[in-house]
Amino acid sequence: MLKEERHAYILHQVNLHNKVLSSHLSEQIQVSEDTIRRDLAELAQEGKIIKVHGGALSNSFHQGITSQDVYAVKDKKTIALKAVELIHDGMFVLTTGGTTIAELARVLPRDLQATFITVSLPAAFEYANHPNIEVIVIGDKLSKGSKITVGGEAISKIKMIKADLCFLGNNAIDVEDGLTDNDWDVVQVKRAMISTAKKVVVLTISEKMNTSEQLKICDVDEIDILITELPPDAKKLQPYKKKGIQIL
Amino acid sequence: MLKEERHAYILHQVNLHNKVLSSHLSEQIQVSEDTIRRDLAELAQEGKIIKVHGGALSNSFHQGITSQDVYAVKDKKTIALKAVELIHDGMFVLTTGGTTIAELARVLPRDLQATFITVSLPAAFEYANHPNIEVIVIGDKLSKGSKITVGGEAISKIKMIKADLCFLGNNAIDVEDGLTDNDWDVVQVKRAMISTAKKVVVLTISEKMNTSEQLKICDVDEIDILITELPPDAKKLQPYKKKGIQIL
DNA sequence: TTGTTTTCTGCGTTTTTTTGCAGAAATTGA
DNA sequence: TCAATTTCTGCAAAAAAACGCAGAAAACAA
Repeated sequence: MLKEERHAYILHQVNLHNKVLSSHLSEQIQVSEDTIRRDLAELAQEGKIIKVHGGALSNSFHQGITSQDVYAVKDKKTIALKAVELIHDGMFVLTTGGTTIAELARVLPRDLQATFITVSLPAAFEYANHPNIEVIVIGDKLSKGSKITVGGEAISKIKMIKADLCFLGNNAIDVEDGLTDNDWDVVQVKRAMISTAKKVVVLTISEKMNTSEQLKICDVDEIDILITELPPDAKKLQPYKKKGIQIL
Repeated sequence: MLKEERHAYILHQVNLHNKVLSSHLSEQIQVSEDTIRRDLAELAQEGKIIKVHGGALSNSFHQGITSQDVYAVKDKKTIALKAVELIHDGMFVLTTGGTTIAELARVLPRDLQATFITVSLPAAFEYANHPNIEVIVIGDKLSKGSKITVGGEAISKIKMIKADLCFLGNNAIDVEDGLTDNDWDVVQVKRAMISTAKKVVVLTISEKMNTSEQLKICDVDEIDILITELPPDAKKLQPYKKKGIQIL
């Protein structure tokens, strides 16, 4: 097989599978690994692939890591914009922390007048940038990892609040396993929030759907509204709709 | 699985769940924990994640509030180092916010075990970096400008605490006018702190001495200890010494 | 076609990278 | 404090890459 042919073949394989192994290619094309390495080196030189120890990766791979973040931000903004619709003047809103919630804080209309209650310090910071909303911080012992206040005092304070809405930025959700998380303190707080809010809204990027963590927060049927970046009729969301959850 | 693939996978997991465990990843990717640790170390080196004992955290969350270009850092560090001497194991310490206090948080000995109580969110963040101290956040309505919680709830909570020490990072101090400030909410909080603490310690750079603001917090004779970057026998400090204040 | 030159390919050897392991050191949580 | 985990360190084996070289193949010119 000619060099150019090999190059074409390799490029095709890389774009198809996002990854090739030198050893594998050597076997497929029946040339020495040395030759394959030289081919990969050339293609990498031309910027058509990314050479790594053991083989090569598609370009989209490495770019994807950085732009992935951007994608996620875009998705989170989409989610935040949907969530904002639920908030009206005068409401009391309970929220957790997390990046999705941070995005929500940023897209709040400037003329919105509402009260946001949170145990998350980062979230409080975000809300503090808004001119008109009132921010209530629930105090107690500070959990260092998650930067939220935790403890009996915090829990009982949360339960004293009759919130109109409760926004949960979540870690993992699954139709069977329900809402789950990996931090004990966070779980306690979320449980308290769910128990006291009139409406429980879960914000999640679709990627986190159908995944589970170790600690259970609640079953899916305790959720009132589910917001993802997907359109409400997306296939992935139907199992949740069947459970009676409103999808936005 | 290639190293770069693992890195991409790990990064993805971290950004997705804000937290990963070495043991968990090792199981998922089917490589030894050693390899995972090396991967995490590399990613941390590149600044893509934050490595912690047992796994790694997303850095998107933790970056932020700290170390802006602070005015007179050197002086503030000098002050902080003097202040640290006053804190001993088991103490309950009330603190306000401000950059001097932030500096104090950074120079706390790693083995110090004490409880820090604050209404300042930025201060709470700083204290949260310390492994052994307990941080109690006093909750209430968040004052947006100063990022401290204010209100009757906060005041009464402060008064319920019998603190050993109270550190006041201050705006203005004058022998005649006493301790003054320009933020109504801050004044309320500081008054409460002074009234409940066994010892009141004022931290100030000498530049702020002999200046006054509109709102009075207390007279100088309510202050127990004054700490500045100057040596205790500095001329500027003598009027305060005469009032019976201990100078460090 | 033939001879010369250039490029390509495979092989053996050396070097580098990667990975797992064992034991010591450290961190953590009770 | 102690016990359990987790991490670090040096090390060794395996895999992959780099390097030089020689023969094969291709390109080119006469």
